[in-house]
Amino acid sequence: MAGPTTDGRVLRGEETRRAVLHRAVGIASVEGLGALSIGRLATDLGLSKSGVFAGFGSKEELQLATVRAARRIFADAVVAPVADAPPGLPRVRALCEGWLAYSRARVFPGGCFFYEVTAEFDARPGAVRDALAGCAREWSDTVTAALADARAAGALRPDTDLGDLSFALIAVLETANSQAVLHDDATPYERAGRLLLRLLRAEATDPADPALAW
Amino acid sequence: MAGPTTDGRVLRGEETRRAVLHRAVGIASVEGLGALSIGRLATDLGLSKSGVFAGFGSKEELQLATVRAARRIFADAVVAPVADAPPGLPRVRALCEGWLAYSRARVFPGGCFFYEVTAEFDARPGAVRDALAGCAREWSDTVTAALADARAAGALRPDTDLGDLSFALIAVLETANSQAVLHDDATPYERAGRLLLRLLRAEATDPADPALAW
DNA sequence: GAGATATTAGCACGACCGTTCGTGCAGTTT
DNA sequence: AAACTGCACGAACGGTCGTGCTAATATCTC
Repeated sequence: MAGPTTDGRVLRGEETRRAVLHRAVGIASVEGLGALSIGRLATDLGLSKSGVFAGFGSKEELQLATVRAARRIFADAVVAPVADAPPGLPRVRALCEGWLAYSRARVFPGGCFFYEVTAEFDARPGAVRDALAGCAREWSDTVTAALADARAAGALRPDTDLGDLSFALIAVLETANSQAVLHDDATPYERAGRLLLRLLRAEATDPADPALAW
Repeated sequence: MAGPTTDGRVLRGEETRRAVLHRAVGIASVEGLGALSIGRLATDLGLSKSGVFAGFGSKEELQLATVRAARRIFADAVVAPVADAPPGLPRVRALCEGWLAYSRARVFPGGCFFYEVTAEFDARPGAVRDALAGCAREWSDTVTAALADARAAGALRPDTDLGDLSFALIAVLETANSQAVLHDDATPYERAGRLLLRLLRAEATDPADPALAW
């Protein structure tokens, strides 16, 4: 009748996996993937240690699943909504503003999940670092592609270095997150808003472009 | 005869403390302060666990001492050398270039110690976070003071927002470190060099200032 | 020399870690 | 009803964690 996954058992399993991962991304965004412990997750969720373990098979697989779960949350919170914005500068702006809103709103309780966890694993070769590097590349490509649209539409100067510009935008975003969380202070977000605007205006063919009226 | 610390016993103690901390900053810059373990340090250095423990009294004190040790290394590597550079734009430039060189040279094996460890503790209230927030503030103030000199000397526009500009410079530096370490690739440093120059030129009264001939 | 003092070692503790195992139960299939 | 599948359980494994004790050892003071 229905699809091959009408099995109530696997549905139940997926449900607990979801619950575990939801908790896991929260913990990891505050304390890092290293602070994830199977026993702690089990206690927090009222499960047995072995039950949690069985759902992932190994600690590293749990960490990788946590990264994948965070990637989905990030994509839903930041990337997906900009589909509404028209390509070009408006979409670039929507991406940046969406990112700042994502950080401000503490979609992850410890601020940006990827800032926290990438710093933790960037110097530790392994599957986790590879997954995080992939996410970073993906996000960078998203921003660069939006900038490329804007340049192709004539909104940015033809000689604009898209890599440099997307690097600069991302630098401002991440640093705003970092400082805001560290000092528990929202002014970095205001600085970031101003600086994003300046960076784009400096490369815009028309600095008075309404898309840059922040 | 000599000062009150001619005592060979405390000298020996300080020596082991130094050795422990040297190892500790290396580990922490790669794996974080959470990965510091007294037993591991003892094994690595051929000491007894209790000997290492006695030298610090608690795990948190070890972490704090590690942060202080890293702060000194950073100050020696980045802040102290710029005393040679004349105040104003040349000193700003020396700070930024010194920072990039510090990251490139892997003064800490995992890249910038503070990037790694701040991300780890920024959302965890406590003495460690407070110490790191102090270091961040200190570095930010150093950059801002150098910019203030430059503005006072007329090299930067009088309406330059020093806070925004130092934020932007630091954002570029840290993101260069982060991406270079994560992707094991040096091109972020080149991007950073170009962007620092542009940021300063945009605020300079004389964009052709020889101090900005990178 | 004796005695005070500071650093280190040895050992044991309770707690938690990731992991493995055998078992029970709920749902599916025949 | 019987056979099979998949999830979760409790108990236990060897290890490592941070942290206390109690010696032993090196150095200084007298």
